[in-house]
Amino acid sequence: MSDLVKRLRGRGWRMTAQRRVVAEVLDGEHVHLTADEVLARATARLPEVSRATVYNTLGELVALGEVVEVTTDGRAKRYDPNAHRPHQHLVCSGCGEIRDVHPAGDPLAGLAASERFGFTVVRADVIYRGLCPACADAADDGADAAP
Amino acid sequence: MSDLVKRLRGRGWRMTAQRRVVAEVLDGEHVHLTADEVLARATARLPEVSRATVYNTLGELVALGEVVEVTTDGRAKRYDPNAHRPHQHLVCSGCGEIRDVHPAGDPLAGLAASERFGFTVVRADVIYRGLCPACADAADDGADAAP
DNA sequence: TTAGTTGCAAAGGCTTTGCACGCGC
DNA sequence: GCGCGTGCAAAGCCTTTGCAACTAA
Repeated sequence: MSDLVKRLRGRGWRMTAQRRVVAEVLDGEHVHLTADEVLARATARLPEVSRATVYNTLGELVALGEVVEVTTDGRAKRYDPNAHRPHQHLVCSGCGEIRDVHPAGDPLAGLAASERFGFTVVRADVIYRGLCPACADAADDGADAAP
Repeated sequence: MSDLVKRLRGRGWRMTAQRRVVAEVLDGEHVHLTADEVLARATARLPEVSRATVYNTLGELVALGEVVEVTTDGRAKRYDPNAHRPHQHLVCSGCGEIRDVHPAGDPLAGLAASERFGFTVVRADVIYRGLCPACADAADDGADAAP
């Protein structure tokens, strides 16, 4: 049984086959699935999983702080199970691939008090954008071949 | 005529009444309207503006680099006309208010080469999260009164 | 037992699209 | 006049909701 399932059980979560499968699908580093992808993988293991249950379960995992919602574009939200080690995201502008990254220093440090407009600032979410090696190569090839 | 309209004209943009109104609605600091809000304000000035045209025009302004798309939650995208001075965003978790902020230092500096996974990193989008003064006060009142 | 979960299908919010008409250049 | 831009309405994607049947504890 995964650590996550253990922790949820310990918190009095009513454990069902569907919830277990959703929780198990969300496991590992650099995992950033959309609700639809979670549904697909969950259904592969257990056909009796509905879309609504996936959304319900994801919403609860987020509320419990076990999973983090990530929005890297205007499209579907992605769900990141690596919630217990603070990290940021590096996104490829070409293919959309996402990696977890751990920048040095406190991300809040750069924001001077005069730039806080009286806000109580508690967190900074950073999305680094660029091209992954594969997309950078493709862009170079395109630059050599096309013109 | 606004600077923006001048610049667009200079780039050979076919200027129509609708596009002018959309461009004029998007003007100023700390402006972060949704497509719907742009439509509402545009319609107030010129009734003959359709939703589709607002989306078309916003998309073109983004492609031209005159406006930046901002997604602060899973909801509607917001459009930020302040594209020519690099900045980040400070978002109130209570009411959703957004301020433009200018952190010190290069936001890419914190990401070591070993954390880049071979990516060519070109930009960092930061969303600082916290409570605005009004929402912080409301939260304090609630803490004093409720329990 | 019994309150919490599930599945289904329908509705909801936001955005895009297809096509005929209209207008800037 | 030509071709791009517009409006309308319908469709699309992602997500939420209502309710009866089901099941973990």
